[in-house]
Amino acid sequence: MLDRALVDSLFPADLPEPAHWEERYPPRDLPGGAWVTRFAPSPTGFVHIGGVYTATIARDVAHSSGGTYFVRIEDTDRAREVAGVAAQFDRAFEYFDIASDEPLDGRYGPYLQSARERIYLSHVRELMRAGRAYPCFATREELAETTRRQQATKVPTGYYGSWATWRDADPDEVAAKLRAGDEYVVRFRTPGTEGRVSFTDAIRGRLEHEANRNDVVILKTSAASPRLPTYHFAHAVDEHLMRVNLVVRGEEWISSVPLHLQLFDALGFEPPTYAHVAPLMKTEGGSKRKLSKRKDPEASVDFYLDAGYPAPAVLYYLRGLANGRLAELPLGQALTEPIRLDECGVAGPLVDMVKLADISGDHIATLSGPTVLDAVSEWAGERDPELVAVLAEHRALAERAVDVERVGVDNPRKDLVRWSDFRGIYGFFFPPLFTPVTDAGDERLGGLDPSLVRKLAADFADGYTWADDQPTWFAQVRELAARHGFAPNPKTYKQDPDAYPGLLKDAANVLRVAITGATRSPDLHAVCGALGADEVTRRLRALAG
RNA sequence: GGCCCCGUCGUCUAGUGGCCUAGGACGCCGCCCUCUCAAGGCGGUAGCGCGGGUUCGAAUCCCGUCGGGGCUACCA
Repeated sequence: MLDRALVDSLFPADLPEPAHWEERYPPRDLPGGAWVTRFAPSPTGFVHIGGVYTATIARDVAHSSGGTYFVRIEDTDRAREVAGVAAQFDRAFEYFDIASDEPLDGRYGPYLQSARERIYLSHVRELMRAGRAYPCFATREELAETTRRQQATKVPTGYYGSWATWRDADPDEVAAKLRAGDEYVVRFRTPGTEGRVSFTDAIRGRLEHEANRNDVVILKTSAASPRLPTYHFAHAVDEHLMRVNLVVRGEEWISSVPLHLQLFDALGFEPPTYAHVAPLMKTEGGSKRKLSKRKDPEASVDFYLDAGYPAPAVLYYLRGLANGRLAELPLGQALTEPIRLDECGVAGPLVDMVKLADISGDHIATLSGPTVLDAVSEWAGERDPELVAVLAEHRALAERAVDVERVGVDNPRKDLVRWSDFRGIYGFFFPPLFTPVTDAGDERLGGLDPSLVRKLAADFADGYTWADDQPTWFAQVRELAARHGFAPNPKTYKQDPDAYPGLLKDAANVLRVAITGATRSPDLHAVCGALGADEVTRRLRALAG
C-alpha cells in the first residue's frame, strides 16, 4: 500500500475529509417512502427525446411519492462538451415539464459536476489511503495494445488480473514516478470477487450479472484541471451526497451495476434502488435500433420544438409508452395519473410519429381558438416573424379562421397537428399571406374551359349574398352550377357525360380555388363567413378578370 | 468473441396455466355521410419468432435455438 503522506501529497492540503461532506449534505427531510430522483444529462449535444422520456418517469415517480426530482449536469467529458447547450437545455426542460425542483446551486448542489471537484477528490483520497484505489501510469497507447492482444487471444478485454500492471506495482517505483510528476489516472481496486451478483430492479425485477473484475478508472488524468471523475465514480458520490434513493436511467447502464455496487460498498454508502428504462427505438431497413443522436432528427427535442408539437401531446404519448394503461386514458387524466415503475415495459418501443400526430391532432382539436392562436404565435416567435405580425394585425380574422368548423360543430376539425402546419392550412385566410388566383387556366381549376371559369367566378361574385344558414347559402352554389350547365349529381352526369362541363363539385371547386387557393379546404360556407363578403368577392373578381 | 437485457397484429400494448375462437388503440382497407378536405359512423385486415418438452390443457412454466438491442473507453 502507498504511504499515507505520499497519497496526501497528491491532493490539496486543505481538502476536507469525507465527514465534512456528510455534514454538509445530511439526509433529506422527507416523508417515508418518498423517492428522490434525478435526471443527469451530459451537455454533449441536444437533449435527446429519450432523455425527456426517462426524466418524465423520474420526475413523476418522485412527485407522486412526495419526494424530490432534480437535474444534474454531467459535464465530466470536456472533450465532447458542446458550448452553449445550457440555454437549449433550459428551453427543452421548461417546454417538456422536466425542469429541476431545485436550482443549479441548490441545497444539495452544485448540480454541475465540473463544480464538484473537491468533493470527488476527498473521496478518491480516502479510497487511496485505504488502498482501495491506486495510481496507474499506463498510457493510452499501452492500453490500446492490451485491448488488441486481449481481442486477439479472445480473452475478455479490460484492466484486470495480469493485465492490471499497476495494481500491485512496487510502491517505491510508484512513489518515484509520482514524485517525478508523471501523468497518471486513479483506478479502483476491485474486490476481485469471482462469481455473480444479483440485485432487484424496480422495473425488471431480479437481475443477475457476473461480478465486475475491472479496475476501472475513477479519476481522470492528473494532467487536467479540474481533475474530474468518470461517470461511475461521480455516480456513486453524487447519488449518495445528493441523497438520491431511486436512479431512473437507461437500460444501457444495467451492465455497470455490478461495478456501481462495488463502488458504493467501498465508499461505505447505501446504494440506491435502480430502475432501468427500455430505450426508445426506431426502425431502419428491417431492423430496430436505438434512436440515435447523430442519425435521427426525431431524436432531438428540437425536432418537436421546431415542428411545434404541443408539449401535452408529446408528454401524453411518452407516458403512454411508459405505462400502456395511461395511453387508454383521456389526455388530461393521463397527464396527472401517476406513472408506475412496475408497469413500465421492458422492451424498447419504436417511436411512432404517426401515432404522435394522431394524438396531437386530437389534442389541438380540444383547444379553444384563442389558445391555438396564442400557441401558434409563441411557436412562430423567431421561426416565422411574418406570421407573428400577421396574426397580431388580423387578430379578429384569425379568431374567426381558427373557429371554422371548431365551434358549433359536433366534431371539430383535426387538420392542425403541429403549429408549423398552421401557415399552410390557415394562411389563405389572411390577405397578406394569400396570393389571388388570376389565371383561369390554372391547373388547380381542374382543366375547365378558362372562359367558363371566368364566367362562373364573375357570376358568383355578382350575385353573392351571405346567409348564416348553410343550406340557404349553399343553394347559391347549386343554382350557379345549374345555370352554367353543370350536372347536379353523379348519377345525372353518368347518364350523359358529354352533356355537361362537369359536376356540381367541379363548379364548387372553382369557387374553392378562387377563395382559398387550394382544391382542398374547410367548409366553404364557414370559410366565406370568416372572410366576409367583401374579401370573398374580391378574390372571385381576381379570377373573373 | 465474452457478458447482460429483450421477443404477442405493421406499431404501442392487454394477457401471470382454462375467462383467448388472443382484447384495445394507432395505421391500413372497404362502406356510409358529402361541394373538396379534415373529421365522424359502421365493418374489415392482421399477431403469440422457431423447435422441443411439462400438463387433461400453454401466449402464459422449462430447455434449446433464432432474431433484435446494449455493455465490453481517461463517453455518458
